[in-house]
Amino acid sequence: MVSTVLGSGAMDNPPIVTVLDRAGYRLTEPRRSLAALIAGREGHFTATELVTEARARRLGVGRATVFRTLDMLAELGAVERLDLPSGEHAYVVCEPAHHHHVVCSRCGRSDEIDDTGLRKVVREVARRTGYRVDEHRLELFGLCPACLAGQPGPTRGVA
Amino acid sequence: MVSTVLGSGAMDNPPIVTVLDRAGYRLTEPRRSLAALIAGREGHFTATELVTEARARRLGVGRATVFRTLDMLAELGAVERLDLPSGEHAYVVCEPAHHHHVVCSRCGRSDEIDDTGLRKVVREVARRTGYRVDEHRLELFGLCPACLAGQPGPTRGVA
DNA sequence: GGCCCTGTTGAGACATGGTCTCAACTGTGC
DNA sequence: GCACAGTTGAGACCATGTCTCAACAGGGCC
Repeated sequence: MVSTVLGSGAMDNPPIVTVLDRAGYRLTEPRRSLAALIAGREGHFTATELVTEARARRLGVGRATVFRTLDMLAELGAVERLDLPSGEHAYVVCEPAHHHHVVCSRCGRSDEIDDTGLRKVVREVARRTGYRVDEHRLELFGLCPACLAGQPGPTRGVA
Repeated sequence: MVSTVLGSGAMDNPPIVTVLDRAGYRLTEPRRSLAALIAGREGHFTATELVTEARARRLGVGRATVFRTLDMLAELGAVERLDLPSGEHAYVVCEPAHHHHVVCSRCGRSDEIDDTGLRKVVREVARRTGYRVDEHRLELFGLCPACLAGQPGPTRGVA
């Protein structure tokens, strides 16, 4: 697991199956398989990647089910949907609390960041524009410490 | 024109045709038509909306040309591409300088905001995570002052 | 065990948004 | 007029995501 929440220390996410269970969803075989697949992922992944991997591992999980499960998990806050600069949609496993991500353009690693400083920016924007700001999204892209140090890693099409 | 840049005062954008001209692109008839269409827009708009409007006005401008022109203008910084919470992509006319937008979920109006406060947040994230942050995107959604005051306006599918 | 009901499933059709290709056209310089 | 590069629209194509539908699964009840 790569993702960590800055400011809240190293806190393991509850397993995805637990999140589903608690929310009252049935723990069916396809959902278990997908949960395992997602939990084994590092950094961000796309729905299509998940479909491909499920097919490669002969999990017998359909495309619709992958999208449905991801929607469900996004709603429960167990994963978050990102819009990459390339226009692709990606998902990352994350804490349910409100936060944002910084994504490595090279290896796809993503780290969570809390929005302490950002809250002030949002308040200031609301004050200056007169808007009532209901929702905000911040996404940061760059190079993670490992890639900066020149460690080899797979290139992900982020930028 | 709805968009304004906070912190830089009311500064009219150079006309889109001027932006194209300066960048060395030819000012063809389809581009002029599209520029006029875009300039007449308030708030954000999608590529598909533009295609539909061009067709309705019998401008004889094809889908590919609309996408190509929008790409071109986005590259030149004359429009900016937004990812709405619904997953749609939209564009807004804007200043070439780096900035962000706050978008009204009700009427589609968008205002520009500079990123003075945000720069500090980004620096802080870089310091805490060890990432080198190359790119960041901030999008705010809510209700504009007019909609807050209860003025009637078209509902846009933003949230 | 048998039945019913609801939730869930995969397959595939479909919608949407965007890109690519290609032949035709256009404008510009000579 | 000619050559050439830039630009065009039409339409094929692709990627991503949604919707529909019949089949299935599993829990509760008899």
